[in-house]
Order: sequence, then structure tokens, then C-alpha cells
Amino acid sequence: MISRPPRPREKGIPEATVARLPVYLRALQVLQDRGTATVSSEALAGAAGVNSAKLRKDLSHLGSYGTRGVGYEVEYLIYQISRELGLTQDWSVAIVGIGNLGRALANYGGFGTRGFRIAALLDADPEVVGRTVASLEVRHIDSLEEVVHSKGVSIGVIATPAGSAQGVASRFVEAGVTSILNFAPVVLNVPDGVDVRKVDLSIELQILAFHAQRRADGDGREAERVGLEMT
Amino acid sequence: MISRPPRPREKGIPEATVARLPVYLRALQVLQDRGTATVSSEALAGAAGVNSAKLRKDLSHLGSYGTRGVGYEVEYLIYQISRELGLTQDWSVAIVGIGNLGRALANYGGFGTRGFRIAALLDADPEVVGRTVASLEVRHIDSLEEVVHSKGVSIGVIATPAGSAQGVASRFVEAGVTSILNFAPVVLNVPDGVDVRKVDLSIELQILAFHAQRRADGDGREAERVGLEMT
DNA sequence: CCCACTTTGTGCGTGCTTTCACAAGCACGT
DNA sequence: ACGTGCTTGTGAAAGCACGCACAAAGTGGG
Repeated sequence: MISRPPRPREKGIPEATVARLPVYLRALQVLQDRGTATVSSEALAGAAGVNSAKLRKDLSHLGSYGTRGVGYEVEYLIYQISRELGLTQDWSVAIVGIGNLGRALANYGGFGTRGFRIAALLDADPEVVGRTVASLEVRHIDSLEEVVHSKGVSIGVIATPAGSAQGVASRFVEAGVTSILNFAPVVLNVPDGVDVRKVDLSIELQILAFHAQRRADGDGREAERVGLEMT
Repeated sequence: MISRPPRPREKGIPEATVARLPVYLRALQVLQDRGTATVSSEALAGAAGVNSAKLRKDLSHLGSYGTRGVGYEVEYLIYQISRELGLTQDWSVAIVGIGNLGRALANYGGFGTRGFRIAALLDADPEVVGRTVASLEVRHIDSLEEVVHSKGVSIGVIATPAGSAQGVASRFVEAGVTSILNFAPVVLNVPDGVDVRKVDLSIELQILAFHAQRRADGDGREAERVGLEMT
């Protein structure tokens, strides 16, 4: 197996595909731990909970890494997906808001295998600042800029109450952080070029409630439709 | 805010719309707290972070609740969206896995305004069982079935380690729970008719990393493409 | 070497989402 | 009553995403 020229691929991987790559990656790692060397699209799709045609099309956006009649080599595919996702380099993460959720996040080891390193924990509460959580000393929010620069933070996680989230986001942006993961239940306003993803417990519950209600409504009547997921 | 007959609408709201309704709802509640009586699609869309045409089309699926030339009445719209999402009734939630995350979830008050009530906390660890978290005594996982029935649990939240998640999911399903919110990093296997939504921290981080890397690549020039092999 | 079998990669039809752009509708002032 | 100004609700177009079904490509047996 010889390396390849720069690979002319690079066009743009569909967003929907990007969202599934981490799922494939995880399934592959499970297979690898089990000692599996190769896997078919059918088998991998099963493990990832998707249709096999979709999986093949997704992987085809990365290049042609399978062998017809055989399948995909697990180790090689892990490497390719990792590289595509940018996991072959390390990302420094700062978590702001060390309440229940922030602590849970800080202690959540295996941050997606590796690739992510928690570089700092920040909070505004004097009661919390100075304490040690997950082997890191919690620093005061005022040192956000300094920490971002000195630790090379490139991803900011916001786990503060809703009221403080926008302010923290703005400071992250001001400090040069362009990737933000927001757990606070507010819509963040950021300039173009900054990528914000949100994780919102109550939204998920409300979506579940909607489908549950629908199921209950039509129960006993017309045949039912099940809502699938969509992330 | 007078109600109306059941409304003959009932067609089928697009999934993409359902996922945004909770966001609109939250924005509306903020407006209401501020004392705003009516709001235009433009303003509400701004607060919710979406395009105004999209917002209008989304709302049009619920019915025709706006007034041309004026906008939407905040209170009335809150009521309609709440009703559509099934928030006018109460949902009992059981959380399994009272580790860092489970505790964070249990303590996360204002579970999306209201509509959701945490009915039980369950764990397998004898060390945790019996302790009180968020005013609730943690019960042993073995009483899952009993709890689901006696408390009328209709939504199950899984906050266990990956290894235990599938087992818990199966027991939920067996006990009749058809809505599951999964925080464990595994793909759950459930029968048709069961609705599973997943929240996955490391997947979100990986998606952020992908975009961050892409931004970095195109920056300045597009040097640095690694074409290495692995065999 | 050839054939039967397996599995990938993808062209294509279908359906869902988003966005545009504008007619229709309502309030208000004159 | 009527015109003006604003905002909704929605056709229509464009863009994505999904999944089928099959040709292409590789393996292994005879």
C-alpha cells in the first residue's frame, strides 16, 4: 500500500454525512477492539444503525477505501475517518460553567476516544473558583482570554446558566475561538465564521413528547407512523 | 388566550419543523416575560436564529395563527405550540444512571418550562442507591418495571455507561416506555414504534473539529494535505 | 483461465427542506 | 369608504438527502 498524491477529492462533504462519520468511527472502534480486521458495508451499517447504501455513499465522499467483494479494512478506515474529522490532531477544549453539568462534562473521560483535551475549567462563582475538578483547578472567568491564548484553546464549551451564555460566547469569539458547543438554552448570536452547535435537553424532550402524543392520539385508529431521529 | 375546538388541521407536521418548534417556544417565552404582546415573524425569527420565511412556513403547519399587518399574539402562539408539542399534559420521566451526568440532569430544574416531571431516579450501584438526589431517593434498577408502572413513566432517560445502555433500553421498552432519550455513546436497538433520540457530546465535538479543520485548511493557502498510508 | 459469488461505488428517481417572491389580508388614518 | 402600509401565508423553484438497484471490480474454486 503506497501513499497517494494529494487526493483531488476535496469538494465538500455533505453536512448529513459529516454528522454520521463519528457514529461510523465509534462502531469501527468497537469492531477493532473485538479484533475484526475487515467489515462489509452491510455489517458496519447494522452496527451504526443506518442503511447500507447510505453508509457506502457516505464513505464514498471520503474516497474509495473499500475492496469490492471483501469490504473495508477496519484499521485503515478508522484512520481515514479520523483524519477527515480532524482527530489526528489535538484540540484544546475550555469548559465554562462548572456547575453540575460542567463537572459531568469535565469528568466525562474518553472524550470521544482521543483528539480532545480539556485544557481549562472556568467559572464566575468565587465558591467554585480554586477548587479542583477532574484534576484541573477551576479558574476565574476573567482569565478566559489569557487561558485561551496560553493553552491554545480552539473549542469552547458553554455550560453556564442561560443568562451568562451570550456573554461567554462573545468573549470566546473575541479571544479567537471559532468553535463553540453550547449547552445553555439560548440562541447564541455570533459573527459569521464562528461555528456554534447546541445541545439542548429540553428540546429533545419536547420532540419526544410530540411524537409520544401523536402515537397516543392515533392509537387504536389509523396505523401508526414512527418518528425517526435526525440529530 | 381562549382555546378553540380541536382544530381539524391534523395533517402531519414535517420533522424539521417539529425540531424547531421548541426553539420558537422558548423565544416566545422570553418575549412574554418581557411583556411583549405581539411579535412579527421577522422579529421572532431573529430571536430564534432562523429565516423569517422558514418560521412562517413552520407556523403555517399548525394553522393560521397570525394576523396580517400585525404579527402573532405571543400568548396565543405559546399556547398553540405548547399544545401541538404535547406540553399541555404532564410527562413522567425516569432517569437511569445517576453518575455525574444523571445528577446534572436530575438537578436541571426548569425542565423546559414545565410539562416534564422527574418521577424516578434509578441506578445499579449499591453505593448510589438509597441516596437522595434532587429531592428524590435513588432506587435500584431492579425496580424499573415497578416504577414505570406505578409512576406512569412515559419517557426514559438513559445516562448510564455505554455498556449498560442497551440493557436498560430493552427493559424500558419491555415495561412499555416508547420514548427514550439516550446519552450513552451507543446505537440503541429498539423495536418499531419506539422513539429514540440521542444526545452525544463527543459526536458534537467531532463535528466541530471537522469544520474547524476545514476552516484552518483553507486559511492562507491549502498546503498540508497529508496523504500518508497506514497498511 | 474462467466462472460463480460477493460487495463496493454510484446513477437515478423520489420526497423532503429551504428560500424566494408576491398576492391576499388586516389595521389605521383620512 | 377607501387608500396606504405592513405582515402573513403560500405557490413555485432550487437544493439536499435517501434508498433502490445494478454495473463494476475483486476473490476464490475448479
